[in-house]
Amino acid sequence: MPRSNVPQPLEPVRERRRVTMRDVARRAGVGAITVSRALADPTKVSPALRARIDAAVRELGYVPNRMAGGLSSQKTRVVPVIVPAIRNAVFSDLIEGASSVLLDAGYQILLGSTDYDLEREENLIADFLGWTPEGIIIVGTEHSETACRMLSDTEATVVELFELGADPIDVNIGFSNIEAARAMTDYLADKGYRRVAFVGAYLERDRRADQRRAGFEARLAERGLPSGRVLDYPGKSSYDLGAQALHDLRARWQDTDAVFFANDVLAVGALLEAIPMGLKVPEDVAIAGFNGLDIGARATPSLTTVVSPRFEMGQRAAEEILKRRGVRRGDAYSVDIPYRILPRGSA
Amino acid sequence: MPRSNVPQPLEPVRERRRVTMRDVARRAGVGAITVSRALADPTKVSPALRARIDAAVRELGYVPNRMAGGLSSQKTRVVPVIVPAIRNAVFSDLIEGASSVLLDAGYQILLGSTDYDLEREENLIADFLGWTPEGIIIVGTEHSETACRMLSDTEATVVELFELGADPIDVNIGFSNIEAARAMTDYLADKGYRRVAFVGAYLERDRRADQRRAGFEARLAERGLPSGRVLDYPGKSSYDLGAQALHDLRARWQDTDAVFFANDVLAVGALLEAIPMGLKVPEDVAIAGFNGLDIGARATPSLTTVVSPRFEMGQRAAEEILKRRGVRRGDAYSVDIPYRILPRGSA
DNA sequence: CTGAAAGCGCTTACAG
DNA sequence: CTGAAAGCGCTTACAG
Repeated sequence: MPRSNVPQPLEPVRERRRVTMRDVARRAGVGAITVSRALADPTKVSPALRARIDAAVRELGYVPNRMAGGLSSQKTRVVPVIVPAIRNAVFSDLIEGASSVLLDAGYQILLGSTDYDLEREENLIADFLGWTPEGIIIVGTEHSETACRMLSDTEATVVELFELGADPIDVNIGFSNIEAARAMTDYLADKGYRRVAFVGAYLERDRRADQRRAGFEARLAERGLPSGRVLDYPGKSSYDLGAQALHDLRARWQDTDAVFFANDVLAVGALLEAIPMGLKVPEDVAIAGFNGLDIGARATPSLTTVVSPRFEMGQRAAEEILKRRGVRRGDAYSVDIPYRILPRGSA
Repeated sequence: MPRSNVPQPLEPVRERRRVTMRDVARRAGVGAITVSRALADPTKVSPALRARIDAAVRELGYVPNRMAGGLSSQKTRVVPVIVPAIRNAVFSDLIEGASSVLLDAGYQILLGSTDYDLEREENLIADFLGWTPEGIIIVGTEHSETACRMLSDTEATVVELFELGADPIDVNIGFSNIEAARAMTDYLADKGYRRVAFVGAYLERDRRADQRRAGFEARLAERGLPSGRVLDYPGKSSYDLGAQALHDLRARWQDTDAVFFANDVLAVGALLEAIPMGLKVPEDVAIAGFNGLDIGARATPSLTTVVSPRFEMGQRAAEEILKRRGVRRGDAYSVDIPYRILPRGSA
């Protein structure tokens, strides 16, 4: 756009160029390098200079360009977080956990959701790798072959979350969903329930949910209890689906005395549906969930569940990434964060 | 680290340098520039060349460095999304809406949460501006003075969400919380409720909730109904807090016949608490909420509420940003996305 | 349709 | 404690 040739006003011109470190340097009467140093570590510069530079920064409204900084220093302070679904309290907790640690450390979170699709996951990983992140936080330990290769090859600290894999790529933080489901199955069996069903959704894609199913079935078998009452729905979990499942269960296996749901969303949906159905919980049918979402505490009766350490996993993941700053990747390792059975009224 | 001087194996060396566009170019036997072009727009290069380049990219596992690309082209394809709280279904919906559009367009989301604190918000904005984003999505139209200046000065498309401000910075997408609350107040009054209370949390920080309160009080006054029954709690909304509020309300204004909660989390907490309290809803006390979260549909009775267009706002925000690619900011404008009263059993 | 040069805005050794 | 030069890995005009 050609500038008009009337005299320029003294007021800042609108069509201005981004203010850069050189501008700050010029204004403070020093070299650009000194500004860089002063900003990176104020103690490396004399107090007087620091004051001049700070003033210049403020007056010009200087914001360091992180693309330039990242490119130049190879320290990008970016951490992608890849979850199956953003709208899912389980993963928001995880993100918030990571975010609380990372933002305070001056790191930024790149967010992506896979919709439980390993191909989408692979694409996200490829995209995110372009930011040369210092760490990557990702839910699950199963990935496409290409994804595994990319995650193995990157310099970034890779943290896999929410399950414990046999062969972690780098850092693996989670708990055994199989064990947790076993423990809940034991809890139910110990309480005297004998005809226990399991309800999940999207089990072919939601691996952690499927591990819970597996733990459930294995434990029933070990205890010599009848299994085989397993329902799996296509599509993602929802309260509505949980309600639906309770109807289906009653139609299919009338005498079911307890239901273990793969997650609290399904369980709460069923628990709330018991009211209009005229079913007494736990007398007519006991209900247990998984995750420990807040809402479970407010139902009547309140929901018996397994509390998964979501916030903690997110936090811990972020901490491991920060801890490894600048250090080369060593042997892979796992961190087991305990889950907890939370007995309440519903089972 | 000094390289050992035994002959290098033919296998890829571990201590390798990041593979760059030059490597791809060399392998494909072309100039780096041609690779750049082929990647940016495959049609600008002969099919044969394209194939050679694609092969080289694949063989080397080349991932373009987006820091370099962004710095060089000044097109960063980064969009920060700033919300009050990540764990809050309301904002996850918004993020998912934006994400669904942006990821498909090759854009990346930088996520930040303010915890309803304008100073934290200001810091986040400053941080994010360092990425020279093409757009910024932010909840609310109230910001600190410095934040306003930064948002006005940036080249990025700034989209303020979830309320309609008097003086938008750039693009403002939302609805009038005041009008929506008025509409719900009318709904309740038309239903015959006369002693209506309002319950909110964090009203001094959650401006949209406070606008709902204002709309409620204004409408009551206009209709000549008694107002003054307003409860405000410190801290963020939770199901527990909603339950607590129902107890407090009964203690304070026993004869309250309807309660309008600032959001569904509070409302559902109260609705579920009515059961153990032995209160019949809506006969003893009617309950209404705001937002239209899924869980409201599962309570018995189901929750009467105002559906806020969360996903749509997020989507639309992203679309406006994409639409403005490379175009200079023009006059500010607002987009009104309709809310909707959803009458159900609770009021 | 393809290429060499300059530059985006920083940081990193290397000097003084 | 401070500075000049080189370079991070791309893209953008400008040529041919």
